Amino acid sequence: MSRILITSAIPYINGIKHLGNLVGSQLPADLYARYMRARGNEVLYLCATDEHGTPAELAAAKAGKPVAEFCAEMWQVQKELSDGFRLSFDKFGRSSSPQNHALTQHFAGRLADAGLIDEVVEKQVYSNADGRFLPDRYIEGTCPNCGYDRARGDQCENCTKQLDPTDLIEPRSAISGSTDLEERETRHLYLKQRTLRQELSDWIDSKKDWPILTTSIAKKWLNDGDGLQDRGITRDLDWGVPVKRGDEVWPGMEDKVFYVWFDAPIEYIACAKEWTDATGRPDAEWERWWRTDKGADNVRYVQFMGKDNVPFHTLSFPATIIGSGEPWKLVDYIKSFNFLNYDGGQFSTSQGRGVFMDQALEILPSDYWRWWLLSHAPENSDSEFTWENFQVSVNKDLADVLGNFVSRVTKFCRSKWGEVVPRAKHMTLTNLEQELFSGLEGKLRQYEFYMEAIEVRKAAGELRSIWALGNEYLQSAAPWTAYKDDPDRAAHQIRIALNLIRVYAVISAPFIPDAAAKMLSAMNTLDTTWPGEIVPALSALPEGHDFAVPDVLFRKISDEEREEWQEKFAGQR
RNA sequence: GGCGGAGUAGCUCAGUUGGUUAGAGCAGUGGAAUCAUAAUCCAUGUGUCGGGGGUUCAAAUCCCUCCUCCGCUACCA
Repeated sequence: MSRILITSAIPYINGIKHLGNLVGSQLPADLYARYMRARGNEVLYLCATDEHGTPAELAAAKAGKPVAEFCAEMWQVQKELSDGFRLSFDKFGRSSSPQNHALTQHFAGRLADAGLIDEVVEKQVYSNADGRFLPDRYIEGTCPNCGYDRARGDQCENCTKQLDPTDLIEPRSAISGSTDLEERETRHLYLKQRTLRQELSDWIDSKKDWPILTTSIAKKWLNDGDGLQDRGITRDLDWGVPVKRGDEVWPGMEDKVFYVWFDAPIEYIACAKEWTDATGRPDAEWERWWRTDKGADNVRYVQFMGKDNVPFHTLSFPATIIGSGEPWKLVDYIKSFNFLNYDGGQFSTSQGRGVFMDQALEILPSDYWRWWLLSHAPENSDSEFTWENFQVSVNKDLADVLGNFVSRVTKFCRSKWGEVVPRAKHMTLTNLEQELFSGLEGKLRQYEFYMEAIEVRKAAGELRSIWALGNEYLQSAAPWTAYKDDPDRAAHQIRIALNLIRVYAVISAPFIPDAAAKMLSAMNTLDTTWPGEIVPALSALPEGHDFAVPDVLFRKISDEEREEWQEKFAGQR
């Protein structure tokens, strides 16, 4: 048994996430957490909302609410959707929590003590009408290069040229449209990542088993141009973690907050303390997951995220941890994902394109989505959601192969022997059973291998082929034929098939937890023992054990529904 | 522009320490079965492996070059 700490990239508070966000971190993290728990490991799976930054303030203003209230409401919405998708967080925290405030300030103090913080006075664009400093991206104007009139201060979307806000012709605020802009001096803290560059580089180089997607992005930032740059970790905003040096006031920084990307990953740690605080447990309980001097030295820490998050998890957050000089747990493995596209384009939160978590649950139960998303997870390249593919995948894999297997076995049994595992004289195993057992053995071990390696698509494929084994066995054993002249043989076959249902429930639960629970309930058992040895696993439900024929496990998606949804989700939400 | 990823069957995708006739699922075609959600099982692939060039006994795989799509590019998060 091992101890495994799992975090998924914390979703931004600003609005409801789409399926691409879901499959890029939380869903595969949940799959891994459920699998590792099922194998008897001790797991702590943490997630939270990422609440700070300019977009949150603007979204709150747009909603006409104080930002704290807006975030609290959105946290609740996201919590309910997470529950709806059966994401099994041990704690779903908030980056705005008091625990994170304290820990973020603590880290900043430690970094300052270690000489890793610079104070820099710089000029930034201030909007008098908006009463705030504007990030480059929130300044619009005419591109000096191509004349596009909606170029942003960081880059022109039209000609892709990189810009400074001062390059723009007739700059204006993207928030209010005001042209009453000026440059003001402002003082900010910078984390001296350059000083830590060699240490970070050595650390990344030591990670031989990380996906290329992960290490190549990290190395690019480490080595590109002048190498890793120092990074500003404070902002002139109202909503955020107030800048403090530990518990102390930071002179000159009184009205500022930490940059969202500084405090967000620290929430991974603070979230663990939120968890113990909320459940009335002592600090030692969370520290044994995060402090290598307090028990976390034997923890394996795995992070899940989309590829856009990689630099912050491979460089800035490790820089914070290493720079603190304290024995915090560093990540052991990073699983990063590409993007999921929607029907020929991108999912887009800002444009409302694609299917969002709330809409998905309105039309179908979470298992349908979990199965499709996980079995098509964008692991090696961007992948594509189409309604046709979704329909086929759900109907074929879930309804026809798995659902129908459960249905045909339980109903056949009921019609011949009633809802009870049939009794049969002792039978010697035929070639059919031997083939089933050895096939099952091989595929199960392969499934475990893929799950442990977090090869999500391959694991899904293996699981599907394990489901198919049941149908293959039934088809060749043909108990409906055997029943006519050798009822004991048929009973024996059905006993194996009924036991297969329990095995399928146990091994499928990480992918489709609700259906798995229904299957266990129908088989009237609480036995979730993982199938190690095949023969005992297929004897768990003894002769004479009662069960109940379940309702249809998965209904099919009709062509009409598919067309209706395709139409419904084509435009903006 | 720079960096990274991708381009393989009608569709969604596997497949590189270079190695027999390039694979899976789905779709299609043929057959078997009739327990089951008209669900299952078996058989079935003439694919310029994005284009071109090169190295090699041998290239989807290595090298060069070109084309297309996507992401990142440090003040969005």
